[in-house]
Amino acid sequence: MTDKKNEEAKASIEDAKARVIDSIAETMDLYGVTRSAGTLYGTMYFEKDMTLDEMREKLGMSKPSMSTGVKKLEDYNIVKKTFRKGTRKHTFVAEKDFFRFFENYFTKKWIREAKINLEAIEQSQKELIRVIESENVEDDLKQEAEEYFQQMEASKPYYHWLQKLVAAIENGDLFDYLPVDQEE
Amino acid sequence: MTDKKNEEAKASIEDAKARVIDSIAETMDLYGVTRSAGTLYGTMYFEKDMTLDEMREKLGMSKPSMSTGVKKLEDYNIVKKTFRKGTRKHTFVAEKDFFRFFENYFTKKWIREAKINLEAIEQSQKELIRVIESENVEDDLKQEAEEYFQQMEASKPYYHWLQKLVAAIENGDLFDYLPVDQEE
DNA sequence: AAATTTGTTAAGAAAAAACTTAATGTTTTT
DNA sequence: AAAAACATTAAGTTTTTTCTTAACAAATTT
Repeated sequence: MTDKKNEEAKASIEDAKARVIDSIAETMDLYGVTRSAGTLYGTMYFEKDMTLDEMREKLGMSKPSMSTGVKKLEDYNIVKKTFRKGTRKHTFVAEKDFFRFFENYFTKKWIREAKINLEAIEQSQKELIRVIESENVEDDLKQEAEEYFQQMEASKPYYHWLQKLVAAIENGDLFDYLPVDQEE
Repeated sequence: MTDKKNEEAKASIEDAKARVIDSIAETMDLYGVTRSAGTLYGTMYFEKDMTLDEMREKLGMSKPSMSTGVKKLEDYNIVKKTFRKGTRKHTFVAEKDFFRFFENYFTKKWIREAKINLEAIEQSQKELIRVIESENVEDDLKQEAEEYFQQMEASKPYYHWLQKLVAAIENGDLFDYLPVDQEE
């Protein structure tokens, strides 16, 4: 009798976890994290730390898949290597604090976005200036170049704002302005 | 002579645009927008408005591809249908203001993230409570359920914070706090 | 209302991504 | 230093995604 109840309870617990793991994976999918990487993260979220073999066990997938999956999550800055005594296997922990998750994940992307686009703009504006300043080129073309130059110029404040936003997140200022509501 | 110069200038302009379109597509790729949708957005970014045929022309792809691509961008809230007089074809414009882009794109995702996960947590917590309050279940299991319950509970402030962040972006408060630097 | 133009859906082909097994490399232990 | 344990890379397969062509549906013009 009690055995049966215990089995039911275990199943309920697994079910409850699975639902949340799934929804985490689904939402990470929104940001370009593949479903399987998201599921891996969700799984790790409920574990203290995990070895590749434990992941393989839980997810029923191959070890190389776990290796590449966990590497991707490390690239996203949301999983880290750790050391667990008693085993010589590598162990990994997921970032459990979603605020840290937010910081690590989005700031990295925004910084990259700003860098890539500002560099491209820099180069392209140089090229456009050469057109604008060159001799023997129709005025229409020069004006077209000028317009694109201005459009690119106008986008710069956005990338600089992204950089400011990242700074505000990293030094905690944003959380002073927009505090976390501690509910009871 | 002038003809040659003009051709060179045209090529330079196209080259300058292409570089920026590419970098836009690359950075959108970071957020889970496919490369081709990103390229389409980047292309539209430099145009006033476009019909499906104009897109097909520019990108050298089929019309159904343009139709689905533009629909995806509409789903992301970064492209809108418009009306251009003189043609009966549908026309579409890209959001040119990247701040608006940021608002439309990220707030939509964050709201969805909060909703999906809060709902999953709600359901799963109910399930865990049933375990915790049930008779004839080992204390170990009950405690395990309790721990997962608490972990889920602890994540709620994050989702509520996301909702606050979205509100602050939508009503402009965030930009009062973190102003856009107008460079000259 | 018929014909034409435009947009979308469906079906199939091509390309890309994600997994698995097998091989190789690397680290740790003995 | 050799062996064992573990992780990663490589090669090949399967699955998924994305694209194209073809068929269909909707809307506009004549």
